[in-house]
Amino acid sequence: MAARALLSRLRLAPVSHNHHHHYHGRALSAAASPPDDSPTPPPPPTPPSNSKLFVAGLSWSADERSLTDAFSSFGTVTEVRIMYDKNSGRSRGFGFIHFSSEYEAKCAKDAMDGKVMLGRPLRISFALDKVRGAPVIVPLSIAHHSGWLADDGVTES
DNA sequence: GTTGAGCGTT
Repeated sequence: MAARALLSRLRLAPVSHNHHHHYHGRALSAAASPPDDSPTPPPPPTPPSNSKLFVAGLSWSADERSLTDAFSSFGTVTEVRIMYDKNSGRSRGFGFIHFSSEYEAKCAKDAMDGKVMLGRPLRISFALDKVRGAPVIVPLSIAHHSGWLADDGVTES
């Protein structure tokens, strides 16, 4: 429908519209990277944490054993971590599950997300790339594709 | 002994 109008609008939105001609001070070969011939570099279709799952809504009595046993049916769980409180030592109600493959993680998420475990509904989502001292960087296209970003300024369909 | 949205360590 309005795909044509959206396309033309996208074309009217250059990536670098600033007048800053700072090229990093380094001589970049034009052959390796075309200046303005490429429309836009294809963003890698890789969501944050492909094989890492963030599981919330866990029961207070849930442990890594029950989680692993519940998610091992969908794939190979390479790592499972539940966040416990340093003071009381009780579980915070959320944890992380590492799968051996992205397919297994997605399958487990799609299969166990919203399901009830130990009397509590599980909330499963793809874990963010949490690195020490490093902020979380999520591509905009991926954020939109995942539905995390609301339509703020960008019209849907 | 309690609580219930969320994003962790090596």
